Amino acid sequence: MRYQDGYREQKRKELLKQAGETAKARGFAATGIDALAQAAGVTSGALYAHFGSKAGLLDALVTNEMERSRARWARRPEQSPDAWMAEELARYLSRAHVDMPEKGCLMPSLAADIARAPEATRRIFEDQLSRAQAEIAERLGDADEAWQFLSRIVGAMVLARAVASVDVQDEILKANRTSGGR
Amino acid sequence: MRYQDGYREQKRKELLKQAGETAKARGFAATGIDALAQAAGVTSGALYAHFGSKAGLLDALVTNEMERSRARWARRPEQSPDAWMAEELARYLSRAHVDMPEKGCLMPSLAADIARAPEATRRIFEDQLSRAQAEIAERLGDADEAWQFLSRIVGAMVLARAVASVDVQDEILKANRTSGGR
DNA sequence: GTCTATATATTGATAGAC
DNA sequence: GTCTATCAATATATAGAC
Repeated sequence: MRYQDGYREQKRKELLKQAGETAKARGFAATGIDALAQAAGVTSGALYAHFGSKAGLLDALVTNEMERSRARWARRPEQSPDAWMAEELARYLSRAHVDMPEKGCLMPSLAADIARAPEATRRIFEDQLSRAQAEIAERLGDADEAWQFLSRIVGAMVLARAVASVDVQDEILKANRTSGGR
Repeated sequence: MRYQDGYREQKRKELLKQAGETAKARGFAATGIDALAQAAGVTSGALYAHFGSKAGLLDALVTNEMERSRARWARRPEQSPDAWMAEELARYLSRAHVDMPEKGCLMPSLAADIARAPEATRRIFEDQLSRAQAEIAERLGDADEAWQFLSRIVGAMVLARAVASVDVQDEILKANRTSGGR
């Protein structure tokens, strides 16, 4: 029993990682359960055994991916607010993040999917996002600034990925890495 | 001939308006051609006659919707940069815009779909977005600030729509309407 | 230019074997 | 827990009538 639970949990994490990569790259609504399962090396039956439905998979994906993002932002607690922000802007608004959505943050890839998902899913996302904002606000000493930081980085990544040329992508990234704002 | 062209153009605009509303509300990849056509009061055959393919419809949608957004931003050329920005932040980051994606800006709704579309589509979007940025930059007197403005409003709307509660939605909107940024 | 009918593929989900 | 097989529904797209 305990052994089985251990396996189940480990396998679940593994499926979430692989399905998450595929969903972030190709979109959640736009990708079928079969494709999500195939990317994780299983068939659809396995995904249904773990998550019950496609909606259930999205819920689990949101929790898993957002916890991962929050863990990244939580590092280096000794830094000054300005140094932390400069470093996080550089890390998040990077060329690699534009080019590899499958390895990146859930929000620029799937926030629009979440916005169209049932309320239960949006509550899960809200809980995770609020925690992230609270953690960042504590660091920066300002709640509004934390929301502005999150909005800016997500918006910049969304726009950069939607344009065709590397030049304009870099323009968007660079403009948002520098400080400013009226 | 001239009469027929006139009808065609008018009907095309009409189809774009209705299909655009449905696509913004329900997602482009997530919505079938039949649903897009039905929302416009026609059948799929009519959409194919006008746009050739689903991809062709998205291309036309991007042009049409972005030109509409640019026209909104272009109003009130006599205002001071600060007054213009304050007014545009209030207009864009409004409760109504969160609640009615079908009436709102294409970007928070469909940028993720565009990011996954063929390069031709992304080039069309890039052209429109670059024009918008240039127009805003001329007004604000700063190119980077124009990118930051666009990133911030798109990101804030994307996040606000993805959370469940009106309270957190309002938090995000309010924080991004006030000035600030490091 | 728009309709209906249709072709082929894929969707989310379930049942039963192992 | 995962597979294969299968369901009804829906996907994009095309053909031919009007």
